Amino acid sequence: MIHIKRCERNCYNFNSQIFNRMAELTEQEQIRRNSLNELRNLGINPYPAALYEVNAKSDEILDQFPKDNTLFQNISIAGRIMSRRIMGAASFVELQDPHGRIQLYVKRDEICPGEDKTLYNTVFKRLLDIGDIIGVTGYVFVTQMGETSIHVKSLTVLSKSLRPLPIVKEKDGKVYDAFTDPEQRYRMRYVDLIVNPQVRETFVKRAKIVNLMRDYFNEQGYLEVDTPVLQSIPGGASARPFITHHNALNIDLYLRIANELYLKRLIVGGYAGVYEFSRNFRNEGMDRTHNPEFTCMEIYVAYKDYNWMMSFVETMLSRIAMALHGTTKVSVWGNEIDFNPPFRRAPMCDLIKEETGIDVTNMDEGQLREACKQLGVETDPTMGKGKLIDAIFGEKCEHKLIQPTFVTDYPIEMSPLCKRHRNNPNLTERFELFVCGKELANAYSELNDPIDQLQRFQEQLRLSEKGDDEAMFIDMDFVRALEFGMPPTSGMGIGIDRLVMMMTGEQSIQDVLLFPQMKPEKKATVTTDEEFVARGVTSEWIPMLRKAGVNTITQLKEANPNKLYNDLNGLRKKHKLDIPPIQKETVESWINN
RNA sequence: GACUAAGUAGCUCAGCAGGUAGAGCACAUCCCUUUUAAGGAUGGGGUCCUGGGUUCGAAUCCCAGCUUAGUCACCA
Repeated sequence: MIHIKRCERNCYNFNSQIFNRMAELTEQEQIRRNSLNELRNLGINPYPAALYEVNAKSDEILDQFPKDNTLFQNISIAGRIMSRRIMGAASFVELQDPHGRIQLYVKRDEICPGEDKTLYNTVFKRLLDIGDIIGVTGYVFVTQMGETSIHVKSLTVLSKSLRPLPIVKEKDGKVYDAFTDPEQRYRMRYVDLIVNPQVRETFVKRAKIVNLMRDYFNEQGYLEVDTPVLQSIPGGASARPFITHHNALNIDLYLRIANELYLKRLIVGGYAGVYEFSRNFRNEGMDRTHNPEFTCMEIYVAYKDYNWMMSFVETMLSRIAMALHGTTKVSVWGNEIDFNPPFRRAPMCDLIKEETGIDVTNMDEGQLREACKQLGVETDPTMGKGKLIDAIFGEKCEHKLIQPTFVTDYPIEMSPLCKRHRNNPNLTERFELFVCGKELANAYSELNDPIDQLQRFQEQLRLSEKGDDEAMFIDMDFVRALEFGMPPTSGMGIGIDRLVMMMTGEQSIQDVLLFPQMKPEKKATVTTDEEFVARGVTSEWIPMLRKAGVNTITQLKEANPNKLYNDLNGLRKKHKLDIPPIQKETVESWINN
């Protein structure tokens, strides 16, 4: 109930802000609203209900017409006006449809064949703006300047835009006045998508990557599944979860940090392979590579081990690179990365030895602390053996793994869900794939020994009691599932956001998420007109009051009556208001009411 | 969480030995009836992020806060 009430209140506040927007419209917004009204007065619906038949795409016209100029002689196309060059009786418009941009040639006597030239002179030239959405019919031709264009025979208003767009211009591949402010781009992604075509392209690539993976898994008969996002035990990873509350059950639930334990239950259930594109939530820091909600693809395949999984991943990644770029070589953050299999495979301890000269393979916790000290790696008392080794690896090795590298055979303390190594009980059959110094994928030969699993969970509990607040919870139902018997299985998780970053060369996770998490937009607390009226303010003065910087009752109470009286009459003059000047006594009565 | 930088017109940005707020694009009106980021002329548009302080006077200097970005810390 508490949550719902709070929501309703926020919505209410938000709405009262919208009601007040009229008072704060910029000149350009007001002009567009006036145009909107004029359109209606001319009998033109600026937001018509009927569908608009489209039978051509800008990119196809530009591609095919130069080869065969008998095509596209009776087309219908719709999109957004991105620029206009009006030259008296003829004009040129850049129209942006979902596939690109194409120039329109609009001639007065063509769209207004009769005496009445209103559609051209008034509607097109004066009442339409950059950003408006229109549909046109006509035929394709090439202008004197050699540009493939559409000769417009009819024009229909499909949607009037009330806010001016950022104007981005381009000449010979050079972009002028680009819309670049990250805050505005992420908060108003719709604007970003309108004016920055490369942004639209990034998300097309993202979808392509996901589809390629899905096809790859389905080809082999693995099943796509959905598992719970709301979990009473947040398992499958080491991370701090978000907590939420279920009212009917009256229990706290966690948003999932991983879906691993559920997918393995399904392998127990008998599927050959299962996978899920899983939105995970982790209550941790945010930076260029971390968003609180992010997407992981996890896949589990029965009767396989981690060696098989390495080959499986290699093939998948090289296929994605080929499909996107036509080559396995991809430029990522200044490096040329080659996803051509096989990738290098190296045990973690070998890599540490390679970089530091120290062999940590059989060290105990004390020796590891000493090694960390020697190497200048910071430690704290809560760290166990696994975390100490991980600290050394993270500090000394990770950033050097530029070309795709499978780091294998992690210490057992770091991997409580992973099967012991077949040749060394202190290690696990785990690999992580590093590309460009970043972890991209993580995989195991899954632990299917229920007794060992319970002991590992209990070890996590000890770490937790020692102060490690990310140690895993014990999931007894998962142990019970293993007790029924899980086939030998290999599982792999891959960060989709990071994969998309690498495959598109984007530097920030915010550029591969349509709506990255931001702090809520600051909303000015604005008093409603009604509240001002209740205080005695006459409605015609309310906009002026706001212009004078008085937006709340509190501000009004604290205002200097002399200053406000002067300001208001100054504004009256400035805006040539047709109302009598305000009296000082009136202003005082508002303030002291 | 710490440090650094930024926040000025719808957009991109100037302005800062403190003295009436600027440009380009966009917008409006007019001219021209015409092709390439922009033909010409004129004009309107600002809570210089917010709140304090110093000062006769602050967009500019100082302090605090908000938002964003970057680096680090934490974290996969």
